[in-house]
Amino acid sequence: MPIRQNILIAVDAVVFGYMNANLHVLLVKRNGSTFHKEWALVGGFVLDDEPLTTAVKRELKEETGVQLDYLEQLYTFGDSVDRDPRSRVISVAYFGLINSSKIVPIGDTDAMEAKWYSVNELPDLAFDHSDILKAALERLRAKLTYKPIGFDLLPKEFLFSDLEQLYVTILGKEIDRRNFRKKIMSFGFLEETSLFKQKKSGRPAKLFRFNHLKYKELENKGIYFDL
Amino acid sequence: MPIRQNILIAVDAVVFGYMNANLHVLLVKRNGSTFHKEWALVGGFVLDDEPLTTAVKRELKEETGVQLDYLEQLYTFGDSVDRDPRSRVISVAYFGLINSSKIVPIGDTDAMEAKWYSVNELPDLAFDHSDILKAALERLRAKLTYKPIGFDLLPKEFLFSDLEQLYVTILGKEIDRRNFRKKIMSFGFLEETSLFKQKKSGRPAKLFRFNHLKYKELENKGIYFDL
DNA sequence: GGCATTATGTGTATAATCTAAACAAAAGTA
DNA sequence: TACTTTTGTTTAGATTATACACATAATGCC
Repeated sequence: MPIRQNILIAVDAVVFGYMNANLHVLLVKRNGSTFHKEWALVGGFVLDDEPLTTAVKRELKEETGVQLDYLEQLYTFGDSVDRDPRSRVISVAYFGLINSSKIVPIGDTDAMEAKWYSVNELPDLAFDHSDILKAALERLRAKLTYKPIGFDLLPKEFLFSDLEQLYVTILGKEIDRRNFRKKIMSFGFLEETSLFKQKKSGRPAKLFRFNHLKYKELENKGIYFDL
Repeated sequence: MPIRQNILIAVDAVVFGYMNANLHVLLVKRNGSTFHKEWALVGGFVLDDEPLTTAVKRELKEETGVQLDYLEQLYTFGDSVDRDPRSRVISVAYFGLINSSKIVPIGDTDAMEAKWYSVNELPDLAFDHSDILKAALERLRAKLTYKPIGFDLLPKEFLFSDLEQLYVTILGKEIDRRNFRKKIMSFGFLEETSLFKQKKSGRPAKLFRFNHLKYKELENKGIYFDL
């Protein structure tokens, strides 16, 4: 194969976490020649003998220590030839979710310089990372309405009001609690636990759990909850 | 940037065409060292200063002369490190559709050695191209139920029965003609022409046309036809 | 020309689902 | 005890999906 290419391949990850009733993204502060000290998505170059998903997970571990609950390929950014000022770099972007109980808020004093940013208060991002983030947000919103992906953002056990709040926050729509509950329950992949959680005031609420097995069964048929 | 990578980047295109009431894919016969004389998807290596979509279109033009009516990125295949036996190659796969009136059946005696194959009678494919094709088929089927993508496979003017047959063929399900028609018409992006088409026998049928403008209006609201 | 054949084109009744909307229950607090 | 807060449930009406059969307009054959 006489082909010689001068193109580099990188991976980038948009990792969403849900905390304080708000959607957050994991960002790292760059420490290199270009975009020095600017915020960027987690990512880096792929090793010669490394599968793409392995590269993403490695970068995440190296730069933030975060372990994902959900990961899927998002889109490959390679139409702009100069998205990296140093050289032609094609980036395979990934989309990740992390269970809110596993989120350890990382201070920006941390040596790693990784931080969770609310999607409402984002800093300027290096490269074309705000485009990538935008695509990821669109994917998250779309997916939320036809796959029960929200459960990957919540802890194992959660209140119905948490789930509802998550949908309201991410989709930015009001939801009728009664109809929402009816619809979600009708799918049958949510199960009640015998546990209760008491807030400062108000009636104590049941904790619910997501039933992955039940979901797998339903997946073939396809589910739709268009909220 | 001290990075040195030994990874090549290619693009591949799965191009679907609809003819003789059957879904077809565009394949080319390889003429190289590996997989010599085997059938494969249209594709090749990306040039250093070439956007990815430009690369796809260039390869399509060079290898088959075909011009697409629809093109979108499908998925990037880069988890298998040895999908190409010669070297590590990451392939950004695209998904294309072509208007059936533009399909010129290409004989396999052609110098180019390009050919339309029915998806029901596929030859063995080089590399992991059958995986790519499988992913493209899934995408087509999924997309057919929530975007009016089928119109990109038909000529400008077509019979309702053509559209119906296309859905039946691609989704592999029976459709109630009355309900199908009612549903499609309710979206309002199909318009009657004053033209008729007479087959060998039977009542002459109206020709319909797809109204892209009307569709654009609807796109924001989102359409769903789950058949 | 009339009759059989073939494909197009249309309506309606029933079931299922979605939407909207209000009040009771279980806790804490004053 | 009554006031506040949050959870939890039901029902009626509107909309949408499903199931299903017959009239129409042409051709071909006798």
